This record gives sequence, structure tokens and C-alpha cells, in this order.
Amino acid sequence: MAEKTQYKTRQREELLTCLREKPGRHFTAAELCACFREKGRTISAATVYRQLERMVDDGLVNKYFIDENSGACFAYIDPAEHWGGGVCYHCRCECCGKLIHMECHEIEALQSHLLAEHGFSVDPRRTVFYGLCADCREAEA
Amino acid sequence: MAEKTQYKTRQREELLTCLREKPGRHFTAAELCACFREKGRTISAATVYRQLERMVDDGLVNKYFIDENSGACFAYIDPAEHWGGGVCYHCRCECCGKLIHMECHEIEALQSHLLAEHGFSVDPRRTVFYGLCADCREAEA
DNA sequence: TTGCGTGCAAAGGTTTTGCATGGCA
DNA sequence: TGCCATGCAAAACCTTTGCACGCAA
Repeated sequence: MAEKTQYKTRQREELLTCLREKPGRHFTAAELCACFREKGRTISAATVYRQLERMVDDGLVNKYFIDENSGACFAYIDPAEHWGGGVCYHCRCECCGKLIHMECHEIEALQSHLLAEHGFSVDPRRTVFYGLCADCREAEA
Repeated sequence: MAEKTQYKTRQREELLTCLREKPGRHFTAAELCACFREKGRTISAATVYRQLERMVDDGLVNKYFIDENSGACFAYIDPAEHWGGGVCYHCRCECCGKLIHMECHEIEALQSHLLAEHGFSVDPRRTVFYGLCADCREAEA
């Protein structure tokens, strides 16, 4: 992956810090820019995108397409907390719109099954389970 | 869902015709506009988006995000393929766009697990597994 | 010093919105 | 007739790109 020399610039380091501060949480590019602004630091949107693209290539960060109304999301892959590649799945409640992060062995097992028995390799970055969350199911009853 | 009166306009009917002509195939908004142009018919992009949004709300059409570099895709939901008896899930190949219909006990088992252990009730009609099909995985290797 | 990274601004594409007009029921 | 849908254009967005300058090694 990381074929080219990589400089340790201030922007790159602070970007990684922002991402690592909330492990498992996903950020849009705009949210990361805001994260810099809150700390009185600066970064340009172009740099955010360029660095994130590189981090995705290097396997440091995952890119998700979850929310149809905003852009792509990025999340740091915590090697300590994540098992099996550091990917979590997402569930979207059709009723309240809530997004649920889920690390679940059964989903991982299904992923293996689909690959082994159906030849289909699931991409967790884009796969979202749609349905009803516990709160909304309760409210409906 | 369909709360408001819905007029049968020329544009709406022809849009549905375009979508139904190639069942299971997904179209971008731009492709649908092109589809009209080829037939010597006209429609504005705004109308395409407004009608598609409504069709998604009404459960006539699914909205997909397959290609990160182009926009959203829309596909007509063939009622014949969605019988009431068995649970049918869909897998979408991100590479060739193929839609795979799948009846799989493991997926249903996962569905039960998510409901029992996580309180999340999956909606199979809207949930799509994105990834790579067997053919495209082979081609990549 | 060398060449990669950055910022800025402009361009690219997709999708949404405001407003006047047109058309269905 | 009363609304709703449409078309057009502009705007809003997200993301990429070109170019000159700055900075890490």
C-alpha cells in the first residue's frame, strides 16, 4: 500500500488525532474541518480529502457511505478494539433515522458464510441494515 | 406512506415505464433523462428527482448507492419477485451492478439474532448487501 | 536542496429549491 | 376551479484539480 514517502506534517498528525479522539465514530470531511476550527487550528478541505484518501489506502481509516444526505464518512480503525480487520456494521432505523454501530460476531459469521457458500464478498463499508430500532418498535406497540 | 393525492402525469407514467423496461437494473437520474431523450420525450432533472423520491417513499423503487463516483441509482421493485412467503434478501455487486436474489437460512438466523440480542428488526425489503460477486472476485484475481 | 504537502480558488458533478406556469381531477 | 406537478435556472453541496508556495527530510 504505502508506496511513497510520507511526510509527518502538522495537518496529517492533527487529523489523526481528531480521528483517534473518538474511536469508532465516523466523521464527514466537513466535521473534521469543524474539529480543527474548534481547537483554533486550521486545515483546508482539499488537504482533508487528500490525507483521508491516503489513510484509506494505507488501511488506517475506513470510508463509509451511510447517510444519503451527507457525504462520505471516515472512521479510524482502532487496532486494539476492533477484531477482524476493524470494520463495524451499521443499522439504520427507518422510523427515527438513528444510526446504530454494531460489532457483532454473528454478522461476521454471516459474512464468512456468504463468501464460502455463495461466493459473495460483503463490503461492510456500504452495507447498511435497514429496519426498526428497539425504541421505535416499542413505540409502535 | 402515500398520504397525498398523486396525479397521473405524463412524466410520472413514462418514468415508471423506463424503470420497468429493464427490471432489476439500476438507473442514475442522468441515465433516466437520457432514456427520455432517446425516445424523443422530455423531462426535467428536477422532476426526475422529485418523482423518484416519491416512488421510494411509496415503496415502488429502491434507491442504491453503488458507484461512489456517480450519484444515486434507482431500480424498480418487481412485485413478482418479492413474494410474501419466503424472506428474500438482495446482494448487489459493486463491480458489475448485478443484483442477486438470495434466500438463505443464515441471513434469517442473523435477522433473528439482531432482533433478540440487539432489539433491531431488520427490513429485508430495504436491506441490501453490497460487495463483490463471485465472477468479479475471480476477474480481480 | 529536493520534491512532497498545503492552501486557495476554481471547476466538476449531483441534487435541491424558488417561482411562475401548466395540467390533472 | 383548486391544487399539485413541471420546467427553468440558480443555488447548495460534496469532492476534485491546478498552481504557486511552504516545509519536511
